[in-house]
Amino acid sequence: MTEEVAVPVRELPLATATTAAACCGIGVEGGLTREQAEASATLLKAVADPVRLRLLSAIRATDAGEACVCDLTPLVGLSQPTVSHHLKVLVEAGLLEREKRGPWAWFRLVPARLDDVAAIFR
Amino acid sequence: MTEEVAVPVRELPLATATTAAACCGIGVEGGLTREQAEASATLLKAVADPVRLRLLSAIRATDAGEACVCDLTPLVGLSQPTVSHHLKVLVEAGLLEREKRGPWAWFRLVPARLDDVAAIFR
DNA sequence: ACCTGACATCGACGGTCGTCGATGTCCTAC
DNA sequence: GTAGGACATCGACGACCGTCGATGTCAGGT
Repeated sequence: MTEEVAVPVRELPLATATTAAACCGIGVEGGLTREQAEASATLLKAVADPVRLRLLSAIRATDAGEACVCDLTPLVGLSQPTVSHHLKVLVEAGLLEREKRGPWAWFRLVPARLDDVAAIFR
Repeated sequence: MTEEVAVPVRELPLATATTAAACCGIGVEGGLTREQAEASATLLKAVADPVRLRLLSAIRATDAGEACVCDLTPLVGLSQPTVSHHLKVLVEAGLLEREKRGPWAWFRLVPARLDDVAAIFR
């Protein structure tokens, strides 16, 4: 509706000097706020890593829906401190829950948090 | 159901030396391959940035579904080369299309590519 | 032809990230 | 209590990323 806004008007090149004075005059102002964007980006950064994506999908593919570090370490082929670091990032992002059972640490998905990630893109 | 699988068996510490020999014996092997995970992570890295999220949502919020750099630069409050860099990242990820119309460069969403991102999390 | 304006490209700088070995903590078994 | 195994934490190092000013390119207007 009202498509005549598509062509830029290019008015007021110097007038009203105090404001931003967007060159095309449309004044894009919709979309996410800075706070919303940073919150979503923080969640996405936790997931934008091939190792962490493999950890999440491996835990999901488990029969019991959980896995411990000793299972995940040989899967990704990295050192144990590195795997522990990635799991910590996922826990701090709310995507995994850690449960210490005996000497082992078991990790389980948080489906609601996964839905939050998918909801960013509708 | 069947909770005795929770306790690891810890067998074959040295037997079958060629294979991975997971300590807990479950042998997590489902989930994404390394190539699949890297492809998804590359796409997610393009989106895991607050500035780029704001650029995408601002373009989506436009009436015409497109915007030029001169509209987006004052929105995010960064320098023009920085905004141009972020837009290039989004174009190279397939999330945006660039069309040079007159002296301006117009950017439009690629909805199918957005769906690819959402599909990573089902 | 010249200038101006819109945008891209080019180093360069500082900060963050992924990875590792070394070390610490906690639990269990003997 | 002592030993060993599972996991977390701690620097440290190299690589990548976001940001900028400076510069280049191209289209339009005078």
